[in-house]
Amino acid sequence: MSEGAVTPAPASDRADEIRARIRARGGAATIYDIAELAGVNPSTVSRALGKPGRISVATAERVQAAASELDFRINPAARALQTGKTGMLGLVVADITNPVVFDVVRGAEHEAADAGYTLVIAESQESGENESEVIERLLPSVDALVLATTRLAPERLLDIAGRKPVVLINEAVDEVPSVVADVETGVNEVIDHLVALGHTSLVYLAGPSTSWISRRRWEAIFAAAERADVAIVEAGPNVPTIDGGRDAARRVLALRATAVIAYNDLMAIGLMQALAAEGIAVPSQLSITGFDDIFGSDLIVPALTTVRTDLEAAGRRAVAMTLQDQSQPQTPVAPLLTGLIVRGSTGPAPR
Amino acid sequence: MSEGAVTPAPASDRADEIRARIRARGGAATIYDIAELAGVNPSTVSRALGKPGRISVATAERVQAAASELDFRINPAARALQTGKTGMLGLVVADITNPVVFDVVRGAEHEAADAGYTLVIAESQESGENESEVIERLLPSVDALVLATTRLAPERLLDIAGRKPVVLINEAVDEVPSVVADVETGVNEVIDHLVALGHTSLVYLAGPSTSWISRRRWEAIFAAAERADVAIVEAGPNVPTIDGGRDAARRVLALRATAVIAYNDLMAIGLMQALAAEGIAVPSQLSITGFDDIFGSDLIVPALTTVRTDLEAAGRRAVAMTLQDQSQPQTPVAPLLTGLIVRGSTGPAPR
DNA sequence: TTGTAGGCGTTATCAT
DNA sequence: ATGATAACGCCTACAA
Repeated sequence: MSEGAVTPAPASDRADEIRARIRARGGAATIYDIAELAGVNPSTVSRALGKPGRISVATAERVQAAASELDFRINPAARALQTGKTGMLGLVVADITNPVVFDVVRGAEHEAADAGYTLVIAESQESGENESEVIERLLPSVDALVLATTRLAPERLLDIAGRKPVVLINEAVDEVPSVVADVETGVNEVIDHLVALGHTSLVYLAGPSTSWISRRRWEAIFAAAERADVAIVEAGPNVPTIDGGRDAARRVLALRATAVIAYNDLMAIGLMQALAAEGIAVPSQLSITGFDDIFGSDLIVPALTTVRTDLEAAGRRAVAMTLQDQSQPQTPVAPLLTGLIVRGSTGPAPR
Repeated sequence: MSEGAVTPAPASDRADEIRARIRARGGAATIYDIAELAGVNPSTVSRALGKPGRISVATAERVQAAASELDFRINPAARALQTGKTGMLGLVVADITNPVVFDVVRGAEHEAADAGYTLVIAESQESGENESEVIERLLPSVDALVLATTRLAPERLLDIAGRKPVVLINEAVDEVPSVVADVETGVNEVIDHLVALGHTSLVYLAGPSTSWISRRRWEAIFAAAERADVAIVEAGPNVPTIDGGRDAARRVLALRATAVIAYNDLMAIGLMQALAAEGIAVPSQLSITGFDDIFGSDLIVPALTTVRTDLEAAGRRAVAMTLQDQSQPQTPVAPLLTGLIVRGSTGPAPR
């Protein structure tokens, strides 16, 4: 038991000793611990772990062994301090519980994870001031920023973009890279769809006046309607929520149109609810369409005809752009496609 | 213009000079820059910014002025390296696009922001292995962790909890703090509601077998049904999604019950869709209820009767617990209330 | 109250 | 291929 016992192998002996020391100081293993266990210099450990090629296979293996022996995890703060890279990406959205951003968040998270980055999500609560603060708080700890639904003024945006790479989603500001869906395709499809159903008088239920994408949709709708030779009018601005759609019902009805293209599905849903309450039948008396194809659009009755955008792809792409070497020429990518999904909320125009 | 021009005030002159130097080295202002501009030692700057009381008012003000003059933001990495505190909190969820987690995320984000922390969100994609990896990656960069829908084994959980503070949501493991909704109240209300409608044969459409909260709900339902003297049977396990609910329809119908309590709203919705496809009327032929009251539950027709949990409060509370001094005695808090929301999917039992 | 002097864990730049 | 050493920006004894 005592004298006669064989001494444990020196290697694991040493490991135990080091482990004890680590525990004693109440921290995690560092490259110094590994260096000691592997019998090399800390800088060699750093290289072995960081740059595969630049070290002899033998030492690399010894280091790897020691590292896993001691359950080593690199200290991100120490690395960040030295390199300036935090390995984190920021995503700022106006409202986390807005179904529209779900898919953006998912796409962004996946792309970030795939690239070995961690995603930090912050909510601006639809307020520009808040958004500014949030961004200031986030900026020092992220390598880049994706703004999904910014309410910031262009100057402010440019200022931020000057400090860290910034990518916008569905928003365009000169000089700031952005991921924007190809509005035209989907819009043309809606208009064609409605015209084919015999509608000759349309309403665009606009979003917030500060929303770049709402204007963009309006322009595309206007052009398509003009081309199709049907009446078109913009009603708004409106709050882009279910309540916003509900509140607009009376104004919409007063326009005596036969079809409404809402800025987004949330508003379309609100509008449909208000219409139902007023006893207006959809689609027999009024056809309704939305944008986004959010969760819930196919749950409502009648199910909503809508222009779908691949928001998950938007999130992925925004993150990918963010990681692109800024000095490299941007590889031009195909625009995000949009397409019409025809469901029950559109039908023949009443006569 | 040249000779006659008044020299700018020395102070701002100095500031410009320092600003130029900062720009030249392509970084942000440091406490050294501030120290220089304010004419004090860097350590004094650190104190002035960090601990209000321990510095003379005059110097504190000079430092503050210099800091905002140079637009100083503290370098989180440098601070973290020294203090071991990163100022970040991790939230791990199984599926970001699951409506159930939205409110948790929002609550957590708000509480974190209020406490001056930044929330990092990671997705485990419903896989325990994945979750483990994600957590390992996250752990070194966060001060604490909230696991919203963990699939991890208790031992693993305990291991993680030993390294950083961990709080669980709707999941209980010995020794690991958690936020759990008070299932009983809501469950008793559903059962009472169904019994009052004349139902005598109920089905619980269970969630995943690994879900602690699904078992918890089942136990409460069983007890309440027993007390009310109505038949109750568990059907499952099932995948807790719309598709999972859809797939269970045939099995549910075969049970010839008159009311189904689904593990969550997603499954209830899927079930309702499948029933509609089969021509089964809800609630006249079959009453359906869910849990969670997610977005969409009041959109579907008939709108879903469901047991609502304040998930946002759960998120807030979990984060708050996370930040609590671990050495302090935990202040016991009132359990999260749940309550029944009666909508159209439940009605009198068919006779 | 303020200055001095390390040190946190890593990477980068020299040497060797 | 590897070792020594100096930063990175902040915090914190300790001294003054």
